[in-house]
Amino acid sequence: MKPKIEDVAKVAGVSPTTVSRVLNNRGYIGESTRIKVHKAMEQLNYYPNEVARSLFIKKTFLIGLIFPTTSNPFYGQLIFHLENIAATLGYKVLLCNSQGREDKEKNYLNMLQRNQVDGIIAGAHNKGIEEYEMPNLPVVGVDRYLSSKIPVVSSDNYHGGKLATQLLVNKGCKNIIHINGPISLETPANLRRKAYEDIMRANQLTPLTYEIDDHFTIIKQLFEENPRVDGIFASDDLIASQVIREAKERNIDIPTDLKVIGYDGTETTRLLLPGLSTVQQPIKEIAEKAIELLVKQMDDKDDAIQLETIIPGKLIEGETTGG
Amino acid sequence: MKPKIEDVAKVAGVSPTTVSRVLNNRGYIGESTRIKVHKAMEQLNYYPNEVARSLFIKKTFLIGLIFPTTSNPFYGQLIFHLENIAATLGYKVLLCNSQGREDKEKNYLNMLQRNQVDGIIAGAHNKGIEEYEMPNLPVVGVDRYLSSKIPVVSSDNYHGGKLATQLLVNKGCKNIIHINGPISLETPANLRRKAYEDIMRANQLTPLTYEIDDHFTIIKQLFEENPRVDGIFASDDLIASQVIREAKERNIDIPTDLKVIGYDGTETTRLLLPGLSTVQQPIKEIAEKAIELLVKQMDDKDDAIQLETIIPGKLIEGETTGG
DNA sequence: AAAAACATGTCAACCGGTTGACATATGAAA
DNA sequence: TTTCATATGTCAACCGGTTGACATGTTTTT
Repeated sequence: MKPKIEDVAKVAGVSPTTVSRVLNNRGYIGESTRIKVHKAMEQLNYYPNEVARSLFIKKTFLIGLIFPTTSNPFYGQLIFHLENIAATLGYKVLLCNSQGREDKEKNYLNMLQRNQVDGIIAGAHNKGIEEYEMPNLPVVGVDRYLSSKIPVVSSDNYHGGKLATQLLVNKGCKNIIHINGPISLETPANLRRKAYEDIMRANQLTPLTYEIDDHFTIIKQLFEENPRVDGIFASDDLIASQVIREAKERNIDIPTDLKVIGYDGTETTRLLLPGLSTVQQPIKEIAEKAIELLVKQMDDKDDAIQLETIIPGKLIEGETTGG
Repeated sequence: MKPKIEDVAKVAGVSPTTVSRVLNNRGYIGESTRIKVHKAMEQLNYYPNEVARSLFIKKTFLIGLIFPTTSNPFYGQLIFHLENIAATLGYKVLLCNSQGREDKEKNYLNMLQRNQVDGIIAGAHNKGIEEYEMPNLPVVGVDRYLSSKIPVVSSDNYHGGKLATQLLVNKGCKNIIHINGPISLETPANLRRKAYEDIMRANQLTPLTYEIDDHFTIIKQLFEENPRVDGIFASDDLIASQVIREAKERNIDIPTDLKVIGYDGTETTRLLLPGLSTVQQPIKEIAEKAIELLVKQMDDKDDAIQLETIIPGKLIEGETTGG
């Protein structure tokens, strides 16, 4: 059996209370006893049972993360940072891959509450999950509006969309098409589209948006339907990459005949497609802010918190827009 | 305050024991009471406290995952599958990004034990962490030898290395160079190199291996030192991508003058670099096997378990080796 | 010499659920 | 009619650590 405080006490020749005092640095403890206790813990290979501790102090130092999938480089990188920052603050992270499925998301939400997490950071959201409105449980959304009361952190999507579209316009593109993720989501990322449309109109150009499907077949369709397209602003780098692929197959030269810009600029895409123009999201900063907002909610419950935090991204010009 | 069993009991007009019985489906419960109890739980928004439950049943249904970083597409995808499969079995996942740092890894190991995880799956390992030898705590390694007693799951790295090297040989390459990850790690992935060397020698060719550094500067050096290189087998796709980039900069045509093959074949690399030849790892199968082995250890403690599981990968021929 | 600070111990309640023992009551089967 | 399966209640111990109250020393300070 795993040793408990009582066993440590016996070996150290002190009382359980004293061991607990050493563990928590409370009250008076003599240096020699402290050493005795630590020796006993080492000898027994004792690890304090955090489950018992959590039960009593009513705090688990657990944060639930709900995102579509770590497989996606953007979420993978975001989650990496979230976990990292959480760890420096003494928090642990329960990972949930919702895969964009509402049923999974609800189950995870339920599970996290049963496991008494201290807070939740979510970037997965299927419209109309009112379950996020949980009294007494701090929640922060990342790039997703979860409810009117839940703070959201996101990059400056409007500005990013503007940067991307404007770049294509500046490069002389006339038939610029935007490819969106599923627009059913209530996400600030929709502002990228809004910006695209605004910039287009401001330049007397006609906006045209395609919504991506699971298997990127929409891209073929786009080329069929718009043979004169000369600029594509994809709402993420993976889509941009598929555009490039399709263009290659059609012998459309990038950037001469077609200019492409993506969105996200994750480490992975930077490594794998260094030539891709993109709008890089401030992933680390988003993570920092999200944790900060969550911890703030946990600490001073009813303090007013910023409902929307927007962090600027960065335009990266690559070969796909003509260098 | 959060409602507890007692509160539910009061609202439902039954005893706490009855509520617990409903919750756990134990003993005799009448249909009408079951309904009453469920209604009360719903009304109160009651979530059973898993922390209290875990304490008593001495099982948390938590699995610790220690990997370098979710930011890397391989680990991101692996972790996605691990979490997914774990979830279907009722297990939750505590995520740890060790970043290849020994100190972090040790801290995580410590943390996971304090949090009473039921098992650990680790793919991060700095040589000489004997801490993995934990009595009574099931551990499974993924692509890393953790200790002589801990089961490892990996793809068939020797076979993969052979496939990759043989392909380059078959395509007529004479000066084939291998680029490795840090070889200090005790990983089955080293077998890729072994296979490379064996195949080279079997074809009367001289093997030459470079070890990658953090910033890929070694790749420039490789080209400087070996102007006649005509084939490169990179031990992962990210490295392969850097090779391609460097080749482009030097106006070396791929695949005419240089053929390149990577390793991993993650979803992300398949999307971003569809043309890259690679050896695709059976990531999902690795995850499945790892969980299976872990759960087996948890269930029948002292049952003998397979110490090494090797799952075959798949060669994907792309344009970078000449189609 | 008295007061204050230091050091440790004993004891019990508590966190929220689980479980076994035991009691009681009802309706159905033998 | 007796027995048994069903249905629910009461009670208390337990999981492992925390904490406050209180007691009893020993040192330091004043």
